[in-house]
Amino acid sequence: MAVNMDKVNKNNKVSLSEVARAAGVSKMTASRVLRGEGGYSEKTRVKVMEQVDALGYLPNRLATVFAGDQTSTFIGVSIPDLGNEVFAQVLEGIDRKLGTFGYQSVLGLTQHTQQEEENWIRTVLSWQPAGLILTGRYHSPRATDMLRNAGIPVVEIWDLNAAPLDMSVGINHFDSGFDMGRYLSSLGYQKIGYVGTSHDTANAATERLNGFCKAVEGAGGAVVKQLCLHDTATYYPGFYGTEQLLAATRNVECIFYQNDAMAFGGLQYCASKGLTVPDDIGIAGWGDLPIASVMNRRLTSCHVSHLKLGQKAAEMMMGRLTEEPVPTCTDIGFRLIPGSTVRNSGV
Amino acid sequence: MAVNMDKVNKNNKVSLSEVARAAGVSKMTASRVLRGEGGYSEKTRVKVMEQVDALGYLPNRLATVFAGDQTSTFIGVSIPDLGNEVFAQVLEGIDRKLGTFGYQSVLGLTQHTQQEEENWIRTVLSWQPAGLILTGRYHSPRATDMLRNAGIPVVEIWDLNAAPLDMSVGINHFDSGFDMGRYLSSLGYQKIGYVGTSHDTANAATERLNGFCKAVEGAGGAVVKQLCLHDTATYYPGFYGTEQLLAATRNVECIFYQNDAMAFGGLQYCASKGLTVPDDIGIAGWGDLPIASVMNRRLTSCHVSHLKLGQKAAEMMMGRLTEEPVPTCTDIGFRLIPGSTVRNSGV
DNA sequence: CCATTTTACGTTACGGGTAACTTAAGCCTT
DNA sequence: AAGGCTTAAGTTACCCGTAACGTAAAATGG
Repeated sequence: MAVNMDKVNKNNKVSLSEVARAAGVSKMTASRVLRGEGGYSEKTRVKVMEQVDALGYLPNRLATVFAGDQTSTFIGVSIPDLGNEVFAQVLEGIDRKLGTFGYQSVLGLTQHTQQEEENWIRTVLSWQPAGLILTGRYHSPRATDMLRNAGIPVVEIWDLNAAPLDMSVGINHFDSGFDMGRYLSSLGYQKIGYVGTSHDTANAATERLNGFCKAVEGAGGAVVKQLCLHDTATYYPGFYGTEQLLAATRNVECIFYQNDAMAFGGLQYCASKGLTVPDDIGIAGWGDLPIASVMNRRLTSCHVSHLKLGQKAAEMMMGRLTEEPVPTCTDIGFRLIPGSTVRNSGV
Repeated sequence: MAVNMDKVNKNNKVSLSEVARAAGVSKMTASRVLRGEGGYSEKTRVKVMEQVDALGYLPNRLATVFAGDQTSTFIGVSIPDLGNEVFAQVLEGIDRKLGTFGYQSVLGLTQHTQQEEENWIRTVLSWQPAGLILTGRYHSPRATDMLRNAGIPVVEIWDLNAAPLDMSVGINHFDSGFDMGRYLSSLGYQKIGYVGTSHDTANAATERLNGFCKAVEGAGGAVVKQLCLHDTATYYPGFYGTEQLLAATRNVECIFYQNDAMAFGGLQYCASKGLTVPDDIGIAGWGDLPIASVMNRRLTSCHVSHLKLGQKAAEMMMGRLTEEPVPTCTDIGFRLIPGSTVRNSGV
């Protein structure tokens, strides 16, 4: 296993030329052998492969892509944060599916800000990705410009975007909020709280809230909002957001949360204060977290298949890259889960 | 905003030469302006930057890295799965920290198999990453070879590896399992169940179990194992693993779970069967999930700062890349959480 | 047995940046 | 005014693979 002492590049990495020289062929022949595209004898193939093994040669895909005859197998994937279990699942769906096609995710956590997203887009584009998958449909003007100019497939996920930059897959959040509002109203709830986190830019949660308010107010009810400044929408902000809401407002009959994690926080707050659910107060979440599958009391929520969403996004991306016809817009749908944390019929 | 109609490369991307031609300078001068390294007049700088904006030029970092004078800003990050909240947090810690240094994570979900990891390593190395962060310390022989030959920093996380390939950050899982075993034994539990998932290769969970058994058996107790074949260690396998364990074995006084998610599943199983915790049965998890922060009954568990683990891994990577002295091995520690899902003193 | 095709290679050029070197012009000094 | 120095450029070569093209030897055919 003698190490080649001749020309070694700066990174001490074995190049194709070295393999070729060691095998006594031209690098073109070595290249052909490695790609298995024919045009060489069996004897030559063996000679080359022996040297590949002996020298531990690993191809430099950068050079191939750089030469411009291939596209990279990077897909940039931007996700707001992974503290939210929902997005972790979406990412898992994306990465697993991409992996089956030999593509890799280059991750970007944008912390729900357009500026972070823009910065990340600029950086990731400089790596010549084959495509981008972005969460949300709201992007800064500069980001939009760059995306249009990049000339690569872009899938916007999470919010269904009827007029996407390129492709979109997700659900209509306004509708899902509306359905929940209508459902809770139909049970006779009139004064309903909402607990979520606050963000400077519009997002899917905002749209759910808008749809929710429209339905509740349309049915003659009222929504009392409590938007915490906490950065991530998880258990603890759900807990103390509930505390704040109930301290500020009397007679709240039911609370709709930005997501299930916050709803669990709220559920625990109620338990800690001796409030019975759903007798004293109704609780509804959104997203149908896996933990709900083992709760003895089913949380009222809205189911979205996050894993499927991610997989679908990756499939659309790959479809575009292989030049198959791909729908511009895919609604993966949601399903309201009545649960038992709200009263089960109108009063 | 006339689009340059001259030479446009295959991908329709604006190259530095085009910017240079449009600005009436050589591409070297344009390159100098873009890198701000001096050697040009203010007038020239303005001319070049005008064309950069007009043409929407984005540098091609692939070319720079390829030329070999710089290293890429990719860090390959392998994670078993994101369905496990714990790893999602680790990844979040890694990516956020890397982001502050201008580096990007290239994700690999290895599904807890060495073969997947090996394949991913081969692929990701072909993209010339600046370094790799891998979960776990068990790699296939070929993977180990490739890692050694790559000549780039490697951080092994999760399991603390006293003799790492390069660097390691994590905790001693054997010890944490041992501590839990000793603690439960000290409370008088004799016949203790363990519920986890089964894997063909050794991993951190296996080590926790080994440590746990050693402590329990050393104290004169016995461990009854129940390893489910379910792929991910989440709520539902915890639920039915508990069912199976209790169906197969009588008089189990307490159950230790592979992680908190499974323990919650177990907790719910017990609740559904009318078993009182901790009077009828003790429950202990591992990992201290965020949801535990809002439970009215504190789950007996073991706390590890996952976010910090990820951040530390990224810091060690960046330290190595900037050629600062970096410790080979960092133990981020764990803390046993007594909780209230086990009895609170010996019988 | 010679002409034609096929096989098995080798050679050249290229992509998009940057290091290293070269050149031309401007400025200062004595 | 000649020589030396600084500034602001331009020129060349290179990184590592692969497409496109060229060529010599072997195989095939009439």
